[in-house]
Amino acid sequence: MSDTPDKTQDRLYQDLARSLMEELASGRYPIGARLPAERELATSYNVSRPTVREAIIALEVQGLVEVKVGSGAYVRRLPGKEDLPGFNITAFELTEARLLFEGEAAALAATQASDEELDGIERLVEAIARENQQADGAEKSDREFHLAIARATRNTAIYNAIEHLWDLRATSPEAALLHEKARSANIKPVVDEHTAVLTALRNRDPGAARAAMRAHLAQVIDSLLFATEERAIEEARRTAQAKRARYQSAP
Amino acid sequence: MSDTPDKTQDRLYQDLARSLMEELASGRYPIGARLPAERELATSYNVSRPTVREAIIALEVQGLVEVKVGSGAYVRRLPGKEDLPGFNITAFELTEARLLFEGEAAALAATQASDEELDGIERLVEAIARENQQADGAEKSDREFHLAIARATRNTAIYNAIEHLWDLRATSPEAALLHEKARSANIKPVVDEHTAVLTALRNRDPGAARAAMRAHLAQVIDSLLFATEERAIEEARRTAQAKRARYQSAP
DNA sequence: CAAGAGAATTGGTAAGACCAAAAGGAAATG
DNA sequence: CATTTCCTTTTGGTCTTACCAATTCTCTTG
Repeated sequence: MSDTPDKTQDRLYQDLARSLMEELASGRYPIGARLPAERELATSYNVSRPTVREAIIALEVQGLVEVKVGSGAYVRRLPGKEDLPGFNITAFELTEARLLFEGEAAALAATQASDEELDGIERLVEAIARENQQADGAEKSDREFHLAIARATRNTAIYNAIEHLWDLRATSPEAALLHEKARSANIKPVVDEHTAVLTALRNRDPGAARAAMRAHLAQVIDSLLFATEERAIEEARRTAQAKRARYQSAP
Repeated sequence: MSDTPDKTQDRLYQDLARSLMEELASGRYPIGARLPAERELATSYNVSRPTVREAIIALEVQGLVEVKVGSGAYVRRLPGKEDLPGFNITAFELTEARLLFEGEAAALAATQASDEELDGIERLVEAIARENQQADGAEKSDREFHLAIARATRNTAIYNAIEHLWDLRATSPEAALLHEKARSANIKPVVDEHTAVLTALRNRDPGAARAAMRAHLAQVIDSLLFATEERAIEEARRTAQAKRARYQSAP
């Protein structure tokens, strides 16, 4: 098992899609411009037309281009670095963002959530407690708990953004690993923190909900720091002594 | 010109992709399950294999499935309603989310931004003032202003999320239209609001930065409300009298 | 029973063909 | 001369066939 256990290779269309995205990023094709015809791209890139079609569809699904039948593919927006493969975010950045955003979401949810939604959240808190006892580390209910609160804001944009942050964790192997390690080292407290959030929601107290959610995620950041130290020490043991001091001093 | 001026039709692969997503949502293929082979899907859906490939690539780009060469396509995650086409977010939801998130981002930026970044933000405020005088309604600098603040948080996840919210506006024709209308009706105030945010940032005052940004976006929401009423009246004039009262009473 | 070689399955890509929509220009028309 | 109409060209949409490569299955073999 390497760092990336099951990397799926091949996929020629991905190479072409990446090349085209770089062309877009270079400014060669500004917004509104038309890309060369599929047949032209096929010959210039030495691939078949189906491959070109696949690449363009990849861009289309990401909202980068718009294909008009009989006319061509037109640039819709320019790619940012988050569109490029290998885009990773630190677990700390992710959790800091969640601290801010989910704190506000909890505050809003305190004023918007229905009693039924609060009941559902309470069941999720219980589910989290059960999962923690099993110790096989399922964080599914944890995710659902946070997303249920986001949903209770009745604001699709907020829910969408917070769900996006959770998904980002999965795209970053490092972040996922760190979270897993943090979870195994620190289990009990999260139950109390979750119930604190729920209580604030039931009391319809936005400020308390925000504070409880922030406290919870601040605790997560702490455990991430702890796990980072652990990981650093592990690596230091495994590698040369020279690296040891450096990793231990890193927060 | 109808409500959707340039709807691109056809695209058989999209129909198939949607069908497959519905299959995933139905639970028929749980996470980790393998989809039928491309050739099987082609025959069962009465399409060609290239079309099946295109549909699967659409799912792959969205992170719904993972394709393993020589093995098959495996379910990676289940689709939510935000994955389905026709997913639109209200301009109000969008701005409410921005009010909460960008408020926090401004507060964080007040403690993190470098002097150079603040200078850059100041230049953007000036650019916004210039664009407003031209009255041809370019909101490019406005976007840059908000994104510069998000970037000043030094947190990629926060920047990414806020940029995502801005991009969502483009995907929703209704939201874009409403914003355009709101802009044309209400120009002057935004300059003062932007300078207020900048001043708070320069003073390194997180609370003031949050408050200024929230005030600014609250103002945007107000102008959206105003524009909504305008639009309602316009439509009412254009359509039958019977509809008139109904639209006018809608907030 | 285990290990290895071969066959079957599956995705990856190419090439060619034909259809339908769109765009551009030429000809007919007012 | 301007406008409209129609036809040709371009372009994307889809299908079919074919072959290659990676994987998986199966059956033989020691």
